[in-house]
Amino acid sequence: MAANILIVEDEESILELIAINLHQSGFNPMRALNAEYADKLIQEAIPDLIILDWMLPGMNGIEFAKRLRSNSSTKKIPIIMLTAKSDEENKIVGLESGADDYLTKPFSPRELVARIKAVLRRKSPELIDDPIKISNLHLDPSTHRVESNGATIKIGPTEFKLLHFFMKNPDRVFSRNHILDKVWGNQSEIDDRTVDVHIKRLRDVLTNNGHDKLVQTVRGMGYRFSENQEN
Amino acid sequence: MAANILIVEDEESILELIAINLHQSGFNPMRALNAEYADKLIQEAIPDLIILDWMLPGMNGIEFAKRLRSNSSTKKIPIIMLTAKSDEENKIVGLESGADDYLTKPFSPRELVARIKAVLRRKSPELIDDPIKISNLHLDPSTHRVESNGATIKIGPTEFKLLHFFMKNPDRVFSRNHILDKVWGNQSEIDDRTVDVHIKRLRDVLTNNGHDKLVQTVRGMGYRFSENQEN
DNA sequence: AAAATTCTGTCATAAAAATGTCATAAAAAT
DNA sequence: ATTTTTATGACATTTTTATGACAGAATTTT
Repeated sequence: MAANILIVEDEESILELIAINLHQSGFNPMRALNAEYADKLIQEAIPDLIILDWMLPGMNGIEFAKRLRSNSSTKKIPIIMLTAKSDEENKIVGLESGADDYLTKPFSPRELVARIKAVLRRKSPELIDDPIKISNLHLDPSTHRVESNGATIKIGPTEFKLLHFFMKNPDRVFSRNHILDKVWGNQSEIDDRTVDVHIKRLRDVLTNNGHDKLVQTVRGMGYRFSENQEN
Repeated sequence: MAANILIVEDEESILELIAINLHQSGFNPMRALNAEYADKLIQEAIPDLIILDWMLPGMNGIEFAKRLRSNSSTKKIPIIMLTAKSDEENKIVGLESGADDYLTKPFSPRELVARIKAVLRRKSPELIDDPIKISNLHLDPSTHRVESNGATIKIGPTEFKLLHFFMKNPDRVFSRNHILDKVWGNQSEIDDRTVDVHIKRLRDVLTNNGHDKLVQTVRGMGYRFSENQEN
């Protein structure tokens, strides 16, 4: 399940930049422009991780982090601090105040996503996409690689996503529209039948590597990924 | 089929957070920021479950729940209450006012999804595609597979739907028109007698897998699926 | 920046599977 | 024995899926 991540950042354009990047990386961003609003949100729903700007209007990030740590229902939420100051001292203060990681502005969104994954892996491994192995096929989301036995399989971007989706949900049947939604992203105006073509491409790739019949057609329904007998 | 779930929550970020999490869990979220709009949505289409914030602007959640309970067309919709107040008293009032479950803020979206599934399983099992097992026959809607003992049975789309319908309603007699309605969908202009043919096809499939006499003819009435003796 | 390569989505056509109807046989009821 | 209802096999048609080709987009290499 996708992790819900609260971003607390007073600079709206940065907030949005982060949110969009997180969304593209498969997270659910929640936005707060200040500590008060963040508080309000947290009182209603508990995020899986918080990205916290060091400098906030009103209450600064450190203070906010301390408050979170002192409340039993928020104590365990991992925090990643963002700061403009790069000196070591602040870093130490930040980490002491309870942050799990610390990122200096300007940072690359890629780096942030990597840090988030690292923290989540440590704190809530169930929220992270671990490597999956089914029937000699080994898919590793973090390296974006698929192996059959030891050999790396060459596979296109869409086919990778498709395979990843299937391997995360083996044996279940999905309609073309469901697949479009999950693999292409919802508001895609792509034709149903395009799925067929990519299924074909994925099948070709797998067949060339000795994996027949993993992707199965369920007539009138959609497709299924399964190492079990067809039908 | 994906359950339609109406979320009534005045805090927009939270509403959206819940909606996204429900969507990712395969539900169909309907959004309402207040009781009035919720009313409007309910009049257009009855949801399968309602998530209701205790505190709403204008009319509070309890009141709204009571209203739903007093109207015959909405009486049976399961309700899950969200509340900021954690004391027992409110919980009791909430449950007495007709809520089926109760979640205290701050809640984790994952917990909410789990509760929804639990309530649906209790109140509208037909919305949850659980596997059905009757007399060695095992039908799993999510994988779209039918097994007899461990062996997968090859079965066509219409026969699958027919079998699914029968297994969901064992031991009851259905007229051909009733079956047409439920399996083919209502506005079908298909001949009554076509049902006979598909019954035959289903019987063939089952017989080939050692299941005699599960589909029984009730002369002048229609058909019945039962593991008990005929007549 | 240009060229080369890879990737995408769509379409047309082929191939496969499923469907509904009908005629006739079989069974049950009267 | 006759009538009514159901079972069954055949089959033409329709529906659904597979596949190859292609042009434009996107990405990588040069």
